[in-house]
Amino acid sequence: MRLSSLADYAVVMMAAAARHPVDARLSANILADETGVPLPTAQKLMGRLASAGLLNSARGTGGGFRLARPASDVSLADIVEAVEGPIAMTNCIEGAHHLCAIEGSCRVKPHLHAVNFAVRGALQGVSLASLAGAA
Amino acid sequence: MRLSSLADYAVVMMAAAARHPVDARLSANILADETGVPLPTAQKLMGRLASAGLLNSARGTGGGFRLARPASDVSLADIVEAVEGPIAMTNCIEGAHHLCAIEGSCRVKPHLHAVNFAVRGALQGVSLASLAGAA
DNA sequence: TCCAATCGGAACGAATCGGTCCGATTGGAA
DNA sequence: TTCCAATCGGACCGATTCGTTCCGATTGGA
Repeated sequence: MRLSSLADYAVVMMAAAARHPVDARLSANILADETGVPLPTAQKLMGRLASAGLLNSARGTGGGFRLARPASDVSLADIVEAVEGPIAMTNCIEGAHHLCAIEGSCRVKPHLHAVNFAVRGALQGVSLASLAGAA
Repeated sequence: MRLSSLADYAVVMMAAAARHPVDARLSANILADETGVPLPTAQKLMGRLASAGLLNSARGTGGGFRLARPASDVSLADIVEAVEGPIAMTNCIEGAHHLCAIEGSCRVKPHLHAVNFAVRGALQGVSLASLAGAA
């Protein structure tokens, strides 16, 4: 029931990125420097965030990253999902069934949907803009 | 951002236990049978739940477990914390500081408290009684 | 045409998770 | 009173995932 370190780092980096002018090209190097995240790890994260559609990337000299959407349109849930995969409390919440032996007779499962929804909602209610704002 | 399998199992087992008469002695064997959780794993979980104060345990022949509190007084958060430890989204939320290099200048941390509170609240709002209830 | 800068994916080590086994303790039966 | 069976409790082990590091592919400028 805790965020992975990678997801944590990703949130911090996105918040740092949101504090830059929207049209600035940000290299993994710069953001790693600003946030204190180790460079190689930062690179990996930026890549993952880009392939999830949260960042636009440009290769080559003078390349870098840029927020794909306004900070107010990006939620904490988006960032977490980009790094950790879908937010699903248990295996049986996801599409993939047949992973739990008691799937059929489980009397707890129906309630878990509600719980999952609540947790996800809590993360979706926080926008990147607010995270980037004042301390 | 997902429950560990152990925590998942623990919830199912506690729900099964809550469906028994409150004064019944429940062995790990019985609950393992009812829930489909592998016996050795069930034993480990029962022990952990007992040492967390959610179950009373009695050794010896005819021993077993019993809910330490009424099912309505046990929340999902209690069970998860008993198995996984404190619910804290990130390391910096817990008492233990000095684990994050950017602790001092982190502008995201203040917001995380609110998020953590929301998530925890979502889990605390679900009682064991409701989980044990109708499907 | 070459070079430097940057992204992207592949490989490695470590820590935690999940599962299994065996010893310690207790109550009941002979 | 003695023995035995049942049950909890903690120690050990393998496996999966997490986190990190490194190297190759691609692009723009000199």
